[in-house]
Amino acid sequence: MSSPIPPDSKQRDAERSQKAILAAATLEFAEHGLAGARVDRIAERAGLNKRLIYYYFTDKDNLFTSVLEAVYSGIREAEEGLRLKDLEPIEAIRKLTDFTWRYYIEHPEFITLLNSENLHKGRHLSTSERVQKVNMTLIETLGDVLERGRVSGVLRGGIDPMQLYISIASLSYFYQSNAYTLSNIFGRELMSPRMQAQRSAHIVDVILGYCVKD
Amino acid sequence: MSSPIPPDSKQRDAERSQKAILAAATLEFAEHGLAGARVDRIAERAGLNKRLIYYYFTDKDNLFTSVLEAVYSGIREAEEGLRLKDLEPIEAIRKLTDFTWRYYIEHPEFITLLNSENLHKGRHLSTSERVQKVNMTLIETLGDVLERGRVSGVLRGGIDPMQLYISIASLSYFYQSNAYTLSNIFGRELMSPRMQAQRSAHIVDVILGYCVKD
Amino acid sequence: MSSPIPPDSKQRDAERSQKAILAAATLEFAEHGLAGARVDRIAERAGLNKRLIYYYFTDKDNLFTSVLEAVYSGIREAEEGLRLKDLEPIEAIRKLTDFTWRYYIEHPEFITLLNSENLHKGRHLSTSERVQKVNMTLIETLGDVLERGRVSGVLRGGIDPMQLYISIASLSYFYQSNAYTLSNIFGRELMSPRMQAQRSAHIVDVILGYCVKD
Amino acid sequence: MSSPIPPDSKQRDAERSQKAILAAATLEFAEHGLAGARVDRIAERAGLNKRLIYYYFTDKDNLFTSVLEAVYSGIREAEEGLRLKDLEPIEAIRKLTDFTWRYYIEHPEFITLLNSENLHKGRHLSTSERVQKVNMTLIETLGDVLERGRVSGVLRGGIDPMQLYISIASLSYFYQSNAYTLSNIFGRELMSPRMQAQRSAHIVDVILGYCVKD
DNA sequence: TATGAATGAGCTTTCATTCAT
DNA sequence: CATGAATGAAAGCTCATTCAT
Repeated sequence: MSSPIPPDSKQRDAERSQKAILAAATLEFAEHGLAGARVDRIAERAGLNKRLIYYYFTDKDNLFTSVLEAVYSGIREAEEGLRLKDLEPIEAIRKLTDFTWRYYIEHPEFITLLNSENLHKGRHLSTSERVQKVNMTLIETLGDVLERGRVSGVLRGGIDPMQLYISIASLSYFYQSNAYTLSNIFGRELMSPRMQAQRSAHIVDVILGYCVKD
Repeated sequence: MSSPIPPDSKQRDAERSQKAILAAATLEFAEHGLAGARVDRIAERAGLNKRLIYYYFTDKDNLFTSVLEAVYSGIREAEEGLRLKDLEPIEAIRKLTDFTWRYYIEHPEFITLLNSENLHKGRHLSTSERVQKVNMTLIETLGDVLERGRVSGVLRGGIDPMQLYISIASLSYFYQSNAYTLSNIFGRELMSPRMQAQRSAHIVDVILGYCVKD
Repeated sequence: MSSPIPPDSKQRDAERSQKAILAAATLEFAEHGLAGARVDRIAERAGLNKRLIYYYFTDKDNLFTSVLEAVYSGIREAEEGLRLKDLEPIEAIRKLTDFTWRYYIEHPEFITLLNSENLHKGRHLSTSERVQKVNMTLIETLGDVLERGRVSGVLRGGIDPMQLYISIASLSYFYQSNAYTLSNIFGRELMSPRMQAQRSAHIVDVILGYCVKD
Repeated sequence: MSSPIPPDSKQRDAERSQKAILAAATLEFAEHGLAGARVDRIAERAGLNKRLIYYYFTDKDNLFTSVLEAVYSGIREAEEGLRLKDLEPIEAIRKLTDFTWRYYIEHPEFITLLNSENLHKGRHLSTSERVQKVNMTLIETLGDVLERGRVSGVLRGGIDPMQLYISIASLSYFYQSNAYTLSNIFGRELMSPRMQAQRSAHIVDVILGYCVKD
């Protein structure tokens, strides 16, 4: 009955199972949204029994919250690696803009998950204090960069770092989030490599065109 | 028992019923997404029998497609009323930017409906030819404006009208679409009148900062 | 508003409409059975409004009864044209057997309609007195034939005409009614022209083999 | 609250549940046909939750297929127990004929289920390979019997065993399948014990009258 | 006579969730 | 830790039938 498994092996499995569920749920929620996601499919994708999902995550909504938290900490960690403080103001802004574009490209699930959460009026993360003030440090850093640029005369003054941050995100996010309908409307494949490069360059132009003092 | 019904308030009016269903469905899909929407609730909201929805719209997916088509033609008609051609280039761009912000504010359903459609990879409107080339006239008009501005020296050259249009949309759309999560992250109520005004002004600054030649 | 239609034209249309409904219903019931038949499809097939079906036939069950009655009178009339009395006994039996095979072939709806009625325990025609004693004249005729044959020595005695009639019907009906499952079991297409001819000949052999005195 | 359930009457027994569903479905489909059968009633008859039917059998059509397969293997097993090889040719044919009559009497569901399947053009079992070649061994055995009889001079030659088998089935099947309409037409209760005995004797007479050499 | 509009009841099927082991 | 069995509630959809003209 009892096979000779070392005691920590079970805990390993527990952790591994939770990660498998989380990974599967991330995909499922990203593909189908919260309402469209199926617990059965998550279990199948994770290669685990459905009951286990309830064992570890209580219910579907709570699992969705966990997925959101994981996704938030993912982008937070990535942003922390940017080290904008060590860069020249214009370079810092360019780097943040480029990073944002690429991060969304590499993490398409981020976009649909946030859209789902907003469809549900941010219900799942409003209680999660962990997320509050996440990017505040980034905003502070960006404020520093803007101030440095203003002082040295390369950037115009009066730029609100939060608004700028949101604008940088907007220009990448919207394009990728709405790629299907936009491609449809304009009759062009907006996610082709060529169009991606064009958009990416345009975004930097817009942001720097706004920030840089002429 | 017999209430005095005026002759024009026909109880049996196919067109009116269809419109009622469409209006109810627009709200329901906007609030809950395609998967989260409930046909029962749509019927209730329309004050009509559920069966009638299937009678006129075949099934839920087709109803969603009809809603999208109505919503697209709504913004198309509004854009047609802009008359950008008669305006000075800078004023034209400012007007389009302002219009975009306000249109999304006044039609919040537009945003969530488009998000739903994109979650479903644009499946519903890819077959709908009506939508193709919708905004193409607007893009052409915007190209005209940009060219006029370039010639008269007030706008910089080399601006792609489609990219510009997408950027104008981005800066408003993303902010409103993600207002809940952004408010959460930044700990501020981004949809307060004060913040709305601030955002709206920022967007014009960004767009004109990019377009206007110094 | 009122076009100059002769008064009897309307009655013509009434009769024509009823016939169209009956014909459409016959097909629909034959193809899908009573439960599987759709009133909508019958109306569509008849090219008439659904409401008219209820106007003329009250409801689905009653329509089914009407179809059965029409179908019964169809075979009754055909049988009346056989004139077995004028034939030599062996020829009479051969003719009835052949006729039965061919009638089912040419009226496949007859088989499935009867199957449906029997699935419903003959509920629809038990009240219909018109059908009672339909084939009784045929049985009497067949009894005559058998007696003539017995007296002249070509047929064996003691044959019950009703049992014989049922057997003649059985051998054709079952084969055609169960053609799909039988073809499946035996891995042969039982309704191919070749197999039909073979079956038809076999049936005559069986019936005459039983009746004819050696 | 806690009733004394014996250990072997497990409340959670997959196999037992499936059998209960199958048994209930057999009755329901036999009584009402495929279209007329109600999944609710099947669940009720099985004393199980409706959901479980879909859990084990995917959908109504697949459940119907499973029922047909079970019913086919039922008659196959019974036929295998006949041991016609060990009998004298005439006795073998008589036994098969008797068996067929009785099998249908004892398994009335067999008839209506096959009728339903044929109404649906054999769709459910055309894909089921298991049924193919079911009775082939029986046909071979019957061919043997006929050959033995021909050699020994008691049976006439040139009899196709498949046609004979179908005829044997026809004479019983049709009578029972159409008992309601036939009783109606002839004004006699064809399924009374007396009439049953008469029919059974008649069938043997017909089959042997055809096969036996005079 | 004829028809499009409308409906209540009920159908098959789905889904998140819990039970029993 | 892990799982297959089981379920209540509700979803999308269908159907025979009736209403209003």
